[in-house]
Amino acid sequence: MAVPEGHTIHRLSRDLYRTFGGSPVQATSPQGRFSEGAAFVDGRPLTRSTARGKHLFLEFDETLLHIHLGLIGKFRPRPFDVPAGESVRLNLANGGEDWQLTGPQTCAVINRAEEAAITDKLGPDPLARGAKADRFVEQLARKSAPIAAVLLDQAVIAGIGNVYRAEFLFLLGIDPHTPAKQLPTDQAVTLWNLASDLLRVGVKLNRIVTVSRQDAGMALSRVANDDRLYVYKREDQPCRHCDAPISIGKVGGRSVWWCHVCQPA
DNA sequence: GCAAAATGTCAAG
DNA sequence: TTGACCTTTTGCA
Repeated sequence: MAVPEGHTIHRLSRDLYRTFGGSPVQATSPQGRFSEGAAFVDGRPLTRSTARGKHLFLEFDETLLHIHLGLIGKFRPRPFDVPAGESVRLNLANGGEDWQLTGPQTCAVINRAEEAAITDKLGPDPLARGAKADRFVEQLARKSAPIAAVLLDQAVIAGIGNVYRAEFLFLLGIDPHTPAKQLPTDQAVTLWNLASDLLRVGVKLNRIVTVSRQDAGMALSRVANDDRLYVYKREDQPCRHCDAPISIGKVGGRSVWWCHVCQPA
């Protein structure tokens, strides 16, 4: 359910710093697959936590933990009544709260140079402070691949995943198969701004909600999970704007959903 | 009880 | 383009 796109990682970065920032952290690997790395940072204070796209960096002075949750990874507080299980790759504790990392695609000790190598490959992150549309717009103009495929390319825009891509394209009335370079510049800018706005909503609510306040008919924080999106995984349900059935197809090797009426070819 | 799927990414064919 | 990886949750016998 709560599998991560960029909003998840930024929220996690914030929550982890609020919990552990500034004080020594006890790090262990109950699963055993990260024992060395955990021992390396154990007892050191967490000095900073940053998110870039879907990558999380926990800084212990010049030593960093690089974490990428991948498709199924989770990093969450341990329920107070449940002991650390065998699947916990990394457990962080401060004597009060425990946070547990399971199923990550990446969990590794790295240095600054390695961090730079990772972030250099990423496109602009709409959640970064002061991020601008320029580089994103330039890249779109050069890509003939379908816009839905380009939106998943982390070198073009960092942090977008399969839910957001489908929802953005619905909100802008763009068919997912449209070649990226065919988007007018002003529409590309609008797409960037929409990403920026909706990812921020995602960070705040800690889940993806793309419906408008108007369509929801209530505060976004109270919208039911079944009602928070327009098209993602809603095939054969009526479009919330025009009642046409939602279509499903594959673009860039992943399923994509759209309304053929609201998003004409 | 087991298979399948899941919001991701990379490497091999 | 496909398979592999990692784990949890869901749905079907």
